[in-house]
Amino acid sequence: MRKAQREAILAKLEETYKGSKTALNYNSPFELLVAVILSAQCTDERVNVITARMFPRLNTPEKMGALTQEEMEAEIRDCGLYHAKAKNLLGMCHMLTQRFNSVIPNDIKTLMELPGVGQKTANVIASIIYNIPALAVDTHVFRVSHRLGLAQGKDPLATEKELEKIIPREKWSDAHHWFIWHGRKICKARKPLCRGCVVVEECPFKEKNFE
DNA sequence: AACTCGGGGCA
DNA sequence: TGCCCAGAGTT
Repeated sequence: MRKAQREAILAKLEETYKGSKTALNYNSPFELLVAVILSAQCTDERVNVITARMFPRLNTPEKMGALTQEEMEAEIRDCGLYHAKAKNLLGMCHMLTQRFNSVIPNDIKTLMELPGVGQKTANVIASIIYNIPALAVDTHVFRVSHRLGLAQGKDPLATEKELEKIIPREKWSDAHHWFIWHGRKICKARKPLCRGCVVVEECPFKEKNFE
């Protein structure tokens, strides 16, 4: 694929995302960390409902870490996977207070030592909070970038490296939002809405899905 | 590499 | 109703 065509696709995805309002709500690094963990297998709208109810009371590792497992589960019950998420959140709060003086670690390797924080979450946190260049490749980023012919790598890590070559470094932390938004709303796994897609002209995948 | 967790969203 | 999902931990 030619460079000009790649840039055209990326510019359109960026422009489209800027018009949307689907980001997680948070007021601190800790709140973002909690919100991203809750967002696994759950919509951002649902996470925002939970956090809006919870953060006014529980916005620090100390306060949240004082909850029992049962209380923590009650707070987040309607986001799915709540048993494991509650356990991980409490473990994370305890580790933050005991080992990190309640400061969110500022490198990816250390972030991943926190319970419930894997590669994707660590990349998101590091890039948003600390502006550390990292492009989190989740299922949406992977699917969309491959369909558009922007990447061919077999696994998320290979795809991350490919995308980092064709996207300006200062945009890495934003770029995963472009793909995620596009992947959720338009380029869906099952039935992509090619009719409403801004890059359908450039797309090699392009399904006949025009109603 | 495959399996599991789990309520919500959507057809 | 049934199928899938902004993932991580375990085996």
